[in-house]
Amino acid sequence: MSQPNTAPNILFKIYQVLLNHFGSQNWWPGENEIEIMVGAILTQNTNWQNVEKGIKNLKEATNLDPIIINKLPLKKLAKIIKPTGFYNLKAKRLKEFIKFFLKEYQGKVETMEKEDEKILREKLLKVKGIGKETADSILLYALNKPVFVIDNYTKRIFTRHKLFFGKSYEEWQEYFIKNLPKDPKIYNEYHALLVKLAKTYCLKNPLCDYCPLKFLFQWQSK
DNA sequence: ACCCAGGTGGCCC
DNA sequence: GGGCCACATGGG
Repeated sequence: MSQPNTAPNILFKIYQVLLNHFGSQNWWPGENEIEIMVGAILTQNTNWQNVEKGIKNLKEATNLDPIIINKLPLKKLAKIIKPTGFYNLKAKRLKEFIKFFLKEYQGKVETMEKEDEKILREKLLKVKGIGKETADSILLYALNKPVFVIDNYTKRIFTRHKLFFGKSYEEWQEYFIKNLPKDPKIYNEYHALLVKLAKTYCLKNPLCDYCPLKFLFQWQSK
């Protein structure tokens, strides 16, 4: 057990501090579920600004209609989403997902939502180009399932603050779900707040003077 | 001119 | 089960 020397309830305390400091983040940016799912794929290792450009292009070209996207040749799709980077790869991934969405759920979010959360996660992970983080982002942010999303920001923040040193994705996920109420609203807000924290303060200097979490760690900085 | 970004799959060992 | 690599744009 790599449980560090922290107070048991520190996770929820951090959540409260961040929420109080930054306010509600209202994630995920996007008008509807399909836009969120598409965005989850396009944002893989990519700045969100770039993703917005790609989504804008895709909206103009397809209105985010799965059937239209599905019909688009790979080359054309790649060109449309070019600003998101890795565009050849992502064009394939996007199509793989859309094909899955059409085949399994007739392109209907309501049908997808009804699927058992565990089964749905397994199915998503079988789609080429959808890994754990993307699958969980789709489950949480598009479908409001109680699934905690782990990303590199989360790992970085917690590792650098010496709060947790998980190895696998599952280990990290378990750490959060074990110590928090099982509530998609909290999972949603928490992950978004961590991203906000990382972008605002923690990119280069994890214990910087302006970090809203600073006072929580006074005891360990000696 | 660097460095980084809301990852993933394919190799290799 | 991990470590390394390709994938690529745009902004600081």
